[in-house]
Amino acid sequence: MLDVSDLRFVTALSTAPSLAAAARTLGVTPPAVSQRLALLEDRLHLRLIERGRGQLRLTAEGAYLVDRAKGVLDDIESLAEDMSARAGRIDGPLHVIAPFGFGRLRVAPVLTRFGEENPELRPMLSLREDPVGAMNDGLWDVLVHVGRLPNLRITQRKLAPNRRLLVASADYAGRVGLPQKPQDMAAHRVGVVRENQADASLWPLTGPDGIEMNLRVQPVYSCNDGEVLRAWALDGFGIVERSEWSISADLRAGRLVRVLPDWSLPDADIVALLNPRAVRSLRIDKFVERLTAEISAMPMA
Amino acid sequence: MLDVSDLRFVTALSTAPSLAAAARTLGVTPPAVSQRLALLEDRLHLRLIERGRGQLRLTAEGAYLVDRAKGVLDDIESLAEDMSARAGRIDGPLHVIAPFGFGRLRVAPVLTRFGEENPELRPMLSLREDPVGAMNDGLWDVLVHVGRLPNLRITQRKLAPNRRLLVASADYAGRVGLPQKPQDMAAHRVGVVRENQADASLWPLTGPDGIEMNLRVQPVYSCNDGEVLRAWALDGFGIVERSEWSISADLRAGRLVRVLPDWSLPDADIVALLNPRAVRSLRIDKFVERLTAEISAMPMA
DNA sequence: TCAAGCATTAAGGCACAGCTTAATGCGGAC
DNA sequence: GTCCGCATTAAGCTGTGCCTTAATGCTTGA
Repeated sequence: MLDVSDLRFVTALSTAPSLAAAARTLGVTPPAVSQRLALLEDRLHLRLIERGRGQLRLTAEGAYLVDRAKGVLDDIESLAEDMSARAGRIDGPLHVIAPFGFGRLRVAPVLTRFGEENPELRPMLSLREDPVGAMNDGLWDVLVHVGRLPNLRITQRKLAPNRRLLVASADYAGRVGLPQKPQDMAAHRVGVVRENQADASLWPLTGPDGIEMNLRVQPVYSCNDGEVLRAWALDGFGIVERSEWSISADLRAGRLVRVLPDWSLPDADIVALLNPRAVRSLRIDKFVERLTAEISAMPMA
Repeated sequence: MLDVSDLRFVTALSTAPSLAAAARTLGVTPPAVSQRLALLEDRLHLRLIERGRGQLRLTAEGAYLVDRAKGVLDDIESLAEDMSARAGRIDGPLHVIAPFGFGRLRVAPVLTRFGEENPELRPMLSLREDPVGAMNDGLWDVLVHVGRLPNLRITQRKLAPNRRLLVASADYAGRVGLPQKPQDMAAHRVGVVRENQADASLWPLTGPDGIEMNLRVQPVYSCNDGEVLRAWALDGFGIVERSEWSISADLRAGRLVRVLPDWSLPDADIVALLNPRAVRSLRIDKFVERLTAEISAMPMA
């Protein structure tokens, strides 16, 4: 009577603002959704979704169906996972969320290779400006984040250490000179990565003797893409605070030099989060394992 | 990945002695089963059923799959039931088990009518010589039984009162005469219904003053079909112990007369059992309701 | 007033899951 | 040895589930 595809269909509908929207996410035309819903309702002799005046609304029966459907779907999917794990197979969909810069430059290559090695895997990499905000969407397996997240029930697996460094181009250092103490910063042009709600222009510095101080800077340039800011620094426009993973190659090559090397900012270790709501699977474990190995081994290039 | 039909398929296989046997119960040809199983195993990259040397045997993975599948199937079927109930619909399969005689003569008409009134219902009536034995097969919704069953966790719903009576044909009474006290029975030809393992030839009689006695009779005729025995009595061959429901019309018409009317045998009320393992559904509730009404209202015709 | 987006109905098409038949090999019973 | 039932493979067919396009009417906002 009821089929898994019916349950999937109706749960997909339940989160869509309109049938047309559902059609788009399902990758079919609106009539397909409309008539399939009508057919299902006929079959059950029940109205599932009230679709008058604009907004979709689940009826009581629809809501009940969706609710129970989620349970059944979870169950059968976890069963499929179990079977796949018993076969020692790495297959199925793997949703990874990562921040823009790090995701593109560090996670993507690993995921791509992992996908090539396991032809039945269907990797999906979603680069977000705000990975943490995407957490509650539910549809992800692994979330990579730069910087430990406080106040989380989810266990965070450390992929690699990562410091935040103040840097400027060698050219800038030669032309303008570098600050020798935090207070000198005010005389310099500063760029910051303004990602989430955190106050990017307040730097909690720790000095050589363990002295702590909060330095308020007046950024002349801000961007939510660290790579843009790195380029800005490489072009000699000013001093930026940047993750070690991003600019260590530049440091080694001498394109960038550290600013106030005796002062440090809080570490922003790279961590991976596993979605507690997702079914645990072999592919997830193996991928995180791989990620840990490769990210740690990366020459911070 | 896994579909409900896969789960149904594999659970069906799990109870079959051979693929060919499974094919027969599934109503398809053996190759269909063989290749479908092969396909499923391919898809999971696992061997589910060991089919060497005669007997089928589930592998560990197969057993696990079947086990979990049962849970999922139960879940989704109960969901379908719920939706159907919310629609106030009486539909789907309805497995009824009943004993031979009572089933054919009393249950069948009710079920037939109930089925006609609810075109989407798929009634299945299974008449058994030993309904109680069939209980553990699991595949039933309602079981009708004549006589309360002891030592059962299952709640028994009384459909109608029913006495066991000793009767003979009027012809026999006139020709041979009737016994006046239990001890006289030894001089008469007696027929009994020998159904289950119960000792049909030992009658626990209760007398007019509440006197109890066990009377051992020597049946000259026994049969597991009460209707055959009734015919035997109607033909004037002897005295039989028979359920009231079966012979009350004969009594009213004078074709049969009661023997030892002051002595009574234990009642054998007609009860309905609901399969506790089956999902509760509207159709079952409504059917039992209907059964109760109609059986009670029957003129014991 | 028009344009755009949404929902729905009707009609047609297509892919494919799942079946069939046919043929082969195997093992056990007699 | 022969026969019968089971399992399997190969090849071919088909029903139908599910989609598409096309056309219509409704609502809403510009």
